[in-house]
Amino acid sequence: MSKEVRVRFAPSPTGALHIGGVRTALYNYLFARKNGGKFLLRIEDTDQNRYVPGAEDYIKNSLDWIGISPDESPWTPGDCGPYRQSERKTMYMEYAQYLLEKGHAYYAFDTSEELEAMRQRLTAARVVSPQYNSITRTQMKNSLTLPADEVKARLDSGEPYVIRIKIPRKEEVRLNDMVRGWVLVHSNSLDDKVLMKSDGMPTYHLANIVDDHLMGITHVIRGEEWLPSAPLHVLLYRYLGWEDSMPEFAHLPLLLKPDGNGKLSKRDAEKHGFPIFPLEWKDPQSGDMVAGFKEAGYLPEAFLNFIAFLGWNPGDQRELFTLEELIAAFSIERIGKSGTKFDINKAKWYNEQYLRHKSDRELAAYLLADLEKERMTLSTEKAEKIASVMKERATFPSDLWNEGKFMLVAPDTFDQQVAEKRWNQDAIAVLKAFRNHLQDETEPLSAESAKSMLAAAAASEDIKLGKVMQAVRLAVTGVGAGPDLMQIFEILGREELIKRIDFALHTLGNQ
RNA sequence: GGUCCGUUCGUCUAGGGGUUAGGACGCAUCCCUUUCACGGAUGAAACACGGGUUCGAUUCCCGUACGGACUACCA
Repeated sequence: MSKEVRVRFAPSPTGALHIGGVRTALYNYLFARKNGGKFLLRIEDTDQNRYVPGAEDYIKNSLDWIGISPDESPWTPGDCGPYRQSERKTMYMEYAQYLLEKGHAYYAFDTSEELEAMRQRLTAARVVSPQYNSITRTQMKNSLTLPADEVKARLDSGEPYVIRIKIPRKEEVRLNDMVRGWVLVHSNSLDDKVLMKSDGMPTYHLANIVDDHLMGITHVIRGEEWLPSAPLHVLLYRYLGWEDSMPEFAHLPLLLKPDGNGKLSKRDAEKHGFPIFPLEWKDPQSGDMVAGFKEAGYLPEAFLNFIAFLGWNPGDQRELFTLEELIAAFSIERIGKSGTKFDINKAKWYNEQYLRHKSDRELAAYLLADLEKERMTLSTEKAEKIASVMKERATFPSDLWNEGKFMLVAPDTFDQQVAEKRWNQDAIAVLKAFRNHLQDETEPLSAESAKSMLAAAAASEDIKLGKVMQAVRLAVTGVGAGPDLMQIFEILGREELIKRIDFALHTLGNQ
């Protein structure tokens, strides 16, 4: 029996999680669900300087919003806790020590000034890639160059040190990436990365290997930016004696800047008229705000569907997928290799699709909420009618109010262009007749009765209804476009309709 | 610079040795219609380039170009 699939999403809490991070989380989630496995969230907060308060909640809320909550997380721990690396701090040194003993790691005492001096020296000597490696380490202050007693003395005196991996001089490291196939790297292009920092925290490289192993992670699905360090990770698994249970890797194509080229970054947030973050985020330090898809009016199911298709496709021609359907269709084999720019128009289209599938009742709730902000009240029944006639032309729930205002507030001005073109004797005559019919009516107005009354009015004036419809619409709504007029009449009701017609006749001229 | 990764319509992509290179968004035109939208139909729009392999390459191989990632005691 094969092992249970366990995957993790491992963000660092340094601010808001952009759409690319959410996609990585989603693919992990889909893969876990598809294979009946577990999806874990691990907070990678080994850099204490970059910790941003609120970022953890942001991550949690973003995942919750689209319905991909982790099975195990700091808030819902499983058997492999803690799920915050800072709380696992004491666990890492043991493994670093093991590497030290096995000769795969060493102590280094170089100060940042010395490191900088080394890089400058190498750059001056036209060395192509100045790095701490098998050559340069022989000239630095570390347990490989210093006498054993001096190393001990330095350690005993509490001098700051780091532990570095000792990368072999000549070795081929290969890994079989699920997205990219075999990737081969020579160890001479790798450097002696720091494993343990001088503050006693591990770096990402050590921590992620130790934690993935301890947490039983079977597949590492992460962004392509990690591909260059993947060989280092393979080496760490090997030196720690875990190569047999090493997870499989899948490096996801990057999400690119919507304009031009390059990796999508936080800086892109302000540059465009659309969000790149799932939720609104206010940076606690700078106070800067970035917009969120949620606040912009995107429905979670639309956002989910949209990001799922950024770098993956089901291989057939379906476009609309619920989370359940995504799980059923998902496979890593169908993840693309090349970077992806996203098109906000497509996101809008998805939103429209999901908006239209919502019930009038659900949509009415949005409208009612917007109205509350305007200090207006409306019956649920009317709100549902408005939702019903408006949803075919709305992109966001807020359009119900923004684009449908005229059903709740009488126009005080009229579209000039439409008025010039359509306001004429015939229109005035029909409107006057229609008004009289309305006046005589006692039954509540329905779309049907409105239609027959209007038709009768036109007939009585011997005018074709089609010729004056636009003018009627203008009189009642102030504009030349909108949903079915008879539906609007029904929503407005008899009295309001009469008032509006009178106002239009008075304002636009009645002869 | 070095290492690694990538390249099919504007964008997201399907496909894969012989196809009219398919779909979606967006765009255009038409139909429907009381307008706008929805919906329907149609259209414009792509295999980066050069060599090879082959009867045949967009597909396989090698180069070139272009783009990207990485190159921290950040993740």
